[in-house]
Amino acid sequence: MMETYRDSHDRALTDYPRPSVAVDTAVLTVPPGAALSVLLVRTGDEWRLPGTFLHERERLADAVLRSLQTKAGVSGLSPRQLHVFDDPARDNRGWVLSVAHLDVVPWSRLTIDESLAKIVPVTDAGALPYGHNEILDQAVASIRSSYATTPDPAGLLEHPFTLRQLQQLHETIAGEPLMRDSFRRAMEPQLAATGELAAGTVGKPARLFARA
Amino acid sequence: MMETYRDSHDRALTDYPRPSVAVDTAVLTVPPGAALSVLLVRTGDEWRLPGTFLHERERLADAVLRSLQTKAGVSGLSPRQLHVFDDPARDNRGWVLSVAHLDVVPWSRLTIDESLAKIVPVTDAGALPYGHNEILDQAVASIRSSYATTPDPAGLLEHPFTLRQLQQLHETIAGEPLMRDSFRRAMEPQLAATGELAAGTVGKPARLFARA
DNA sequence: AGAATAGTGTCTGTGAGACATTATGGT
DNA sequence: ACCATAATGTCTCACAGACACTATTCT
Repeated sequence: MMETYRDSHDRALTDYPRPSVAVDTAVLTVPPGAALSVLLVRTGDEWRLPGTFLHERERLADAVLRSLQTKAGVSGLSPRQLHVFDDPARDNRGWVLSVAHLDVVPWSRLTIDESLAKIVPVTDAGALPYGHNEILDQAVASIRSSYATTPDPAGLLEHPFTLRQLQQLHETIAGEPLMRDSFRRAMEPQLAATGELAAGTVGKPARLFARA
Repeated sequence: MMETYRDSHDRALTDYPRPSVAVDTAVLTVPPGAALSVLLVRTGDEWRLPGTFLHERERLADAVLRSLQTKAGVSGLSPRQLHVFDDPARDNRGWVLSVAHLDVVPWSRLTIDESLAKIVPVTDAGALPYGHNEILDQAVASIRSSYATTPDPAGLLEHPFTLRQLQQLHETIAGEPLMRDSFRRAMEPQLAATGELAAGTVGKPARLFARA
């Protein structure tokens, strides 16, 4: 058993005031044929990003995954930190720091509990409490910048996939059409052709790729 | 006086375990004629980034400024959050989350207490405790990316300044020479010419600029 | 055959990089 | 007079954007 640390005033760290620490997460996904969307959970009559308080000695990323599982029935993947919200008046329950996170999850892994949660296009999220709109904006900016130069870094597509499928995904995330030629030139060197061709599609069959 | 919040188990937030929260800051500056440098403070026989524990209801940025003032006699400017370090075994004094920050401070504002602190080139920082090398790497990456497209965003130069002075500053921060033509083309549209000329220099006097 | 899509070839304007030339002060 | 630097002009190459054309499959 480790000795409790004492400072020069013979006090332990726990003798000083400490904040509660929470995590709040923007879970982004792309439903088939739909726009870039975010997971919201209900508390009372209010919709918000899922979050929870940090348990003792728990890692932030683990708290995020736990909150997604218990608050929305969702198995998350790899949360990324965005920002710490530290306004002492932000939460009327007390002094709470919130570490905002982003998690990008393939639609196929999202089997949400519809009594607890819903998935809406990020443009339709409306006004969220606790500065969650700011988190959402940062999350969207973050996923857009990561998709600008790299083919599907979050693995939203099952592979193999065609260049067209990849481009449509990137356009959904960017929220605007992309140029076919430029997209191809930027992405193809970063992909590995499987040698297979897509079947059952209209037109000339496209080559299938996987992330390199 | 506000009523203390009670959850469904009739417990206050303070009835649950909470971490101590610290801030650690990479203070970057450019001494005259020297390389991009970082402020280190001594604790015992060890050099580390300055940091402190968060006081009750204190903002993170305020804790950063307070720690710079008291631990190094430095008046900081505008700290930016980088990352939260949350490894529960990171600090042997107990369960401590550390929010890493970056602050870029002009050399002229750094009147450090030399018995407490020193300023060394970032390449000479050596091995730092508590994952502080990782903070330093992120801080350097952050200032480099902010200086890549914008003229002296942190205001390290007194203005007015010449394009040459600006380029030398950017080269110091980038850690590599920049191309004169490209630099000029990128920066000049973002600057406001004062109409004055530099005096007392060798060669044709340069125009003086201020940030637009 | 025709529609639809994939894949390839090629033209052009823009801008980065490079270099040359002129301007203007100090030594 | 000479040197050092600023400021400006211009050439070239690479590449983004654009468009045309061919290839291949399904209906």
